[in-house]
Amino acid sequence: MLREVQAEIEGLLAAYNVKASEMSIPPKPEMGDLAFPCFTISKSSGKKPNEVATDIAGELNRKLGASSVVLKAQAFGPYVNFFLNSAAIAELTVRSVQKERNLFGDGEAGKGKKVMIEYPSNNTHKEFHIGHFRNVCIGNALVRLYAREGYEVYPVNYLNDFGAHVAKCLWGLKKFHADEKAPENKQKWLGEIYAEASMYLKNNPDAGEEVAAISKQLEAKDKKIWPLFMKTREWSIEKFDEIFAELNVNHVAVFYEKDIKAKGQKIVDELLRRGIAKVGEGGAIIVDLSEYKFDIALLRKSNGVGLYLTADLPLAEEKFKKFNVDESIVITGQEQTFYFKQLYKILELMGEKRKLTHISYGLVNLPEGKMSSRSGNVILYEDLRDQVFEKMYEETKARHSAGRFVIPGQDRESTPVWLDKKIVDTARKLTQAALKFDMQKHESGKNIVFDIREATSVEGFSGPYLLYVVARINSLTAKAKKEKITVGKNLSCLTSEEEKRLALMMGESETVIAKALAQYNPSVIARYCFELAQAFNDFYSKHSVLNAETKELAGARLALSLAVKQVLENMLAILTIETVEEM
RNA sequence: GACCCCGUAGUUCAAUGGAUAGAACAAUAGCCUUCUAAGCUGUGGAUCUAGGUUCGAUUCCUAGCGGGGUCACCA
Repeated sequence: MLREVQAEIEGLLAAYNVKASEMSIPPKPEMGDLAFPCFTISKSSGKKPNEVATDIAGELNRKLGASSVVLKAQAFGPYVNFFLNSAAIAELTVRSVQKERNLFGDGEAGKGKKVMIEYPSNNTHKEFHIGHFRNVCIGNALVRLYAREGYEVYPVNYLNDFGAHVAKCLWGLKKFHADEKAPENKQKWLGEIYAEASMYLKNNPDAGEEVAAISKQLEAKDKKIWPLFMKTREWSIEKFDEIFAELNVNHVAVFYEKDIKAKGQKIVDELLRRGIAKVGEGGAIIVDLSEYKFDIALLRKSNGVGLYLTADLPLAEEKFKKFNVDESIVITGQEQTFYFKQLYKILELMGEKRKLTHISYGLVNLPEGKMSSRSGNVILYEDLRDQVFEKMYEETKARHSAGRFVIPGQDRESTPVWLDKKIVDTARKLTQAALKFDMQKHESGKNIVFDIREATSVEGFSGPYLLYVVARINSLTAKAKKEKITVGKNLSCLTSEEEKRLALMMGESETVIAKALAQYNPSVIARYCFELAQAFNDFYSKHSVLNAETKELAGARLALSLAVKQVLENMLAILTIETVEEM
């Protein structure tokens, strides 16, 4: 709720000591604009909720003279509903958006606090699939959400460039592809080789010895493997940088497993000395966490080779040395939830006092089941992007070719034909919007079923639907300029239900951002964007902006439309979705 | 076997313990000589089962059924 409106309502209800957060929006517009539930008061007073509501409504109506925002209060069962003055709400909201612009909706909860967000912590020598893409989307959104709440945010990445998967890939490369020339997309090639090697090893476990030998060579920086490792690692990193740039990821630092793993081995020795770790079955080094119900964590294999934990312990140290933050967040798939409980418990035992947060997201499944590189059933981000782009390109081209708007028998003006560069630029933005929206429209913690048809969809609950609204508003602005209609100063003529609804919804920005952050869930933003866009399309179809009854009303509606555009762009920016001028 | 997550229209997803369980897609019937029809308006269609907690349960508890994940040499 807009601060001004909130203050006024809380003033009216001062006697009942309520906060705006207790209020809700009634299910139907004809039931009012805001609802105050009377259950709490009913409990403390012993009266029935319905009676309490009636009493309060009557009392409030006698005091309303002083209020410009609330028109009347009415009891609906156990609720007291408020009917608000459209013009007053619209005026307050639009002015507020005009003044604060891209800061509209910001909060201050994080002022003076520093937070580091690590994502997507992907692996070199492996594919970058749509699961990683989901990770990036969630991380991107959290970075922006924290920033908008006033936090100082440090997005970082941790590249796993040194684990067993690297040994597997290099082994497969030497064994099966030693004489081949690397193709253009080298990172993709490595990913395929990794998958191939994994499958081979599953069927031929004996070959594991050879892989283990490569692991040892790697940890010893043996010249027999090191140059190949460094070269292939670079292939992966180059590609990841390209993808991150495309997806608007801006890491302020990147940590590499290869640089810290040796240090991790020292930490393991130290933990052994301090008695936190001990020697387990077969000579492996473990931490027994069973008293915390976290079972046993493995720090070092019996053959001396390190594991994830071996690197994650020094990683924490390195991270905090570089950035002295209050909270450290890591985003991974939910299958690592248990692992992170172990990791954070060990760090705590080592004396770490910072707030350590693990945020997990659900799997991205395919309609036919789980993604599995073994069955070749994996969708790579780049392949998906190319597929979506093709569709957006065709669609855009068709809409802006000669004759598109000419209806048989009618002499309707056709829009100018677009140049290919403009089609490509627009289709690129539409592609990103479609993909990023599709990934963020579901609650982040839940598994989702990825449907290519839905990802390429341009209608309904989709990215292009939102960009379409912005394009329409841009078009209004351009036409208004030609017709010499200026953005209205007097907004008191915005009295319709649809205009009020838009204003009320825009006023929710701040609440929505806070909620999305509290739940670590960008889908709250995505849904809000969609609902605001729907409300605008409803308004647009019922009321003409430029051909309004009076020039004043046209100007006022233009101002309202521009405010909607601003709010939509503010929220889409959190999802790192750029808008298009036209489409 | 133990622990964690999930079960809502044909499908994919919403719903701080609150009002008549919302959308989108699909199905179906309409709306372009008026600001971009990538739009708008209708119609039909759902809370896994059985108990419990209470003024009120999709939401909390118990049991069962079904799906996914994790549980020391994997990442």
